[in-house]
Amino acid sequence: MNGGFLEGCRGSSFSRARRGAVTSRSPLTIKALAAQLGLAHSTVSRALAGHASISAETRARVQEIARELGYIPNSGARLLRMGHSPTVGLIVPNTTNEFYASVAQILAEECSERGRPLVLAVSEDDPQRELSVVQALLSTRPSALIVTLTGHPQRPVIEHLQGLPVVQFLRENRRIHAPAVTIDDVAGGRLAAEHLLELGHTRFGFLGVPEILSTGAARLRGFQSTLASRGIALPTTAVKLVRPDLHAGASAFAELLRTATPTAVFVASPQLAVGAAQVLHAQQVRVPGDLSVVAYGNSTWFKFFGQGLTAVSLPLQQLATAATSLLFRTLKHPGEEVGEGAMLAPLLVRRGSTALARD
Amino acid sequence: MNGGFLEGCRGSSFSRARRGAVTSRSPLTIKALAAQLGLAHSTVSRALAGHASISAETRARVQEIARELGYIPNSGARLLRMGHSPTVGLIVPNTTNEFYASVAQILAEECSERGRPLVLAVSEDDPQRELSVVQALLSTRPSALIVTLTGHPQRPVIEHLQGLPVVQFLRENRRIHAPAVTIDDVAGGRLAAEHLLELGHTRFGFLGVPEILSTGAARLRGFQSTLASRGIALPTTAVKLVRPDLHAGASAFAELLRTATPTAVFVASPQLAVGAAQVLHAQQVRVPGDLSVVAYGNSTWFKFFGQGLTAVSLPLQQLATAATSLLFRTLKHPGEEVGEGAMLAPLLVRRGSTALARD
DNA sequence: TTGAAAGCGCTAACAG
DNA sequence: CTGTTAGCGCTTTCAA
Repeated sequence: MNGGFLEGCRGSSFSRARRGAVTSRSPLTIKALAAQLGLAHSTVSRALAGHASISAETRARVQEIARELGYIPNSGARLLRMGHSPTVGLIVPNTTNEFYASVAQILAEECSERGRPLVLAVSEDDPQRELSVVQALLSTRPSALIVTLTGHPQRPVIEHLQGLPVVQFLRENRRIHAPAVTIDDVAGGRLAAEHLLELGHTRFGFLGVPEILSTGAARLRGFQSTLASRGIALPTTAVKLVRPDLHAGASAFAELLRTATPTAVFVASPQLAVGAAQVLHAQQVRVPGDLSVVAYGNSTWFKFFGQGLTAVSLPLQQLATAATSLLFRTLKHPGEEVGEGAMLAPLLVRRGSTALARD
Repeated sequence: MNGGFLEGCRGSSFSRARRGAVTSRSPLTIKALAAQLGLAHSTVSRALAGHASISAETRARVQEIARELGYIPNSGARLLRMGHSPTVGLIVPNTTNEFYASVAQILAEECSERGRPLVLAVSEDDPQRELSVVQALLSTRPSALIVTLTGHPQRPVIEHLQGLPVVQFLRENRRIHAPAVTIDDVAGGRLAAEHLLELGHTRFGFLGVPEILSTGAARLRGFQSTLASRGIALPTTAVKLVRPDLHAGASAFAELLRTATPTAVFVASPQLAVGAAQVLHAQQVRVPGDLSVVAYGNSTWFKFFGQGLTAVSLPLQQLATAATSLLFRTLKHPGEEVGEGAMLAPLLVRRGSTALARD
């Protein structure tokens, strides 16, 4: 019956197998499959979707030939018909940042397990670019969004996100009416301060990101208030807030050392820690002999810096799981308010960069 | 004239601005805009596209209201109509790997500058997963693809890629008829060997990825043949080939040290270097006192490991530029054979992990 | 169990 | 310069 056809697709070369269009480059459609099989294209659609009311034989035949010819559905057509795509969009500031890279990977796995591809977009922490990636992402009408927004999102960004199933990740923006999964950054700052206080330090430095980012404010607050509770004030010169970027981090850290001459520093961002590490390396500062350092995050190289870099470490896996479970609950019960998000606690990992104060 | 409307959208809240559908959540379409303005939807389409044959006034009016109401085109409809999306797909093994993360970022910038969003897909270096991401990516009918394939891609992957504008990146698969932008890994291996030979070493170790990956084979070849040319053979126990993964790297490296007792090791993959670094750290091997180490790649932490890790560094920016320029040339001249790709030379960066052999 | 037909939002060819 | 119309590939009624 279809012997002639089968001859045509010997070797199962997808391109040669298209009937009557040997040189055609245009992808296979459901109609073309239907024509091959002498069926209506709607039948093929149902068979491919594993719909119940299709005879087992037809279903098998259709799926067989679709596989054989390498049929790939046109997601555009599907989107147009359905009104939205099955994907989940993720917006993060940066993926060269090891933290976001790891988190994105875990999120991708978790979504993928539930049959929802994750589409990644990177804002570079630039509100302008953020708007354009939001627009690009929303043009694909994703089912849901996980977002780490910039400190000052453009007005349209806020408005675009209204009414969509959104989970805020790590950073929380109150103008957006969406639950957030965050880190207890106040606790993170406290952890760092307590550790350094225990070691007897009294002259501190803080290098972090601007307070526009809720995360930056919280880490500083936790650090500062813990010191204050022991009667230690943090002078202005001892606090540097710069955007999370290698070069900014390096020069701010160098200035911090010069002007505040601390014996212990909390570098409250993994990005900034790279800059700080460069300065320590270049100036051959002895750590922890001359200076105790606590970093923030889980970067691989923290293990290898000197005798290891003591750090406030973040529960990546739990963060991702919390975000996706919140997201999928929202997706299950659209419109409803689903919980209030979560705030997860960080953990201090002691390595070799902190020691007793010398005096 | 449209005073009533403007009243309705005071504050430019996208959702409230939809006429007669105050509670509607379905996104704005070109037809809705046309209705607002009393125009045909095709006119709106042309105005938005900046088409020439539209009066300046109409164009301005349309673009104004589209911006005001936060219109975002439906990419599915566009894809369906055009037959392909403007995006470029990128498939890489991994993005927690700093190398691929950086390269992906640069590629994204270069594509984005030419008006083509880059869509990222991650194969985890698993052929099964690779097939599924290829299918997912191709379902969006991208204009072109940049791919770093697994060592043994599934048959359908090869077939799907046939006839598409594809540039192979870093790894070259001969079964795919597409130009490749690669690193001269033979030269990389040679660089490492020459450096260690100059320092007077005679007992070497090699830790790399399996030869299925063209890159793995080349690095070993360059290293081995350079040693051979000085009459030095690399015994079987001194060569470890494992998949690029922290744990595999750590145990292989530990075994390498134990069985081959080399005085100099070339760790020919940044992923494996993480494992090796862990072992060196845990066993407190003195580097370069007891062992000279040359790594491969540009990882940030190479600077911070001990007195710095000497490494064969890779020209990221040039690689990305070569790939995109090749890609866009292919896109400009569809069907034609455009050049033969490029092979870029790595560079040895001397840091503190290599020293004169002691005997 | 299958077929026929409509329509999702958009662009482009054709008319006016 | 603008309106009318067709159709991209798919899912989903509604009929048979």
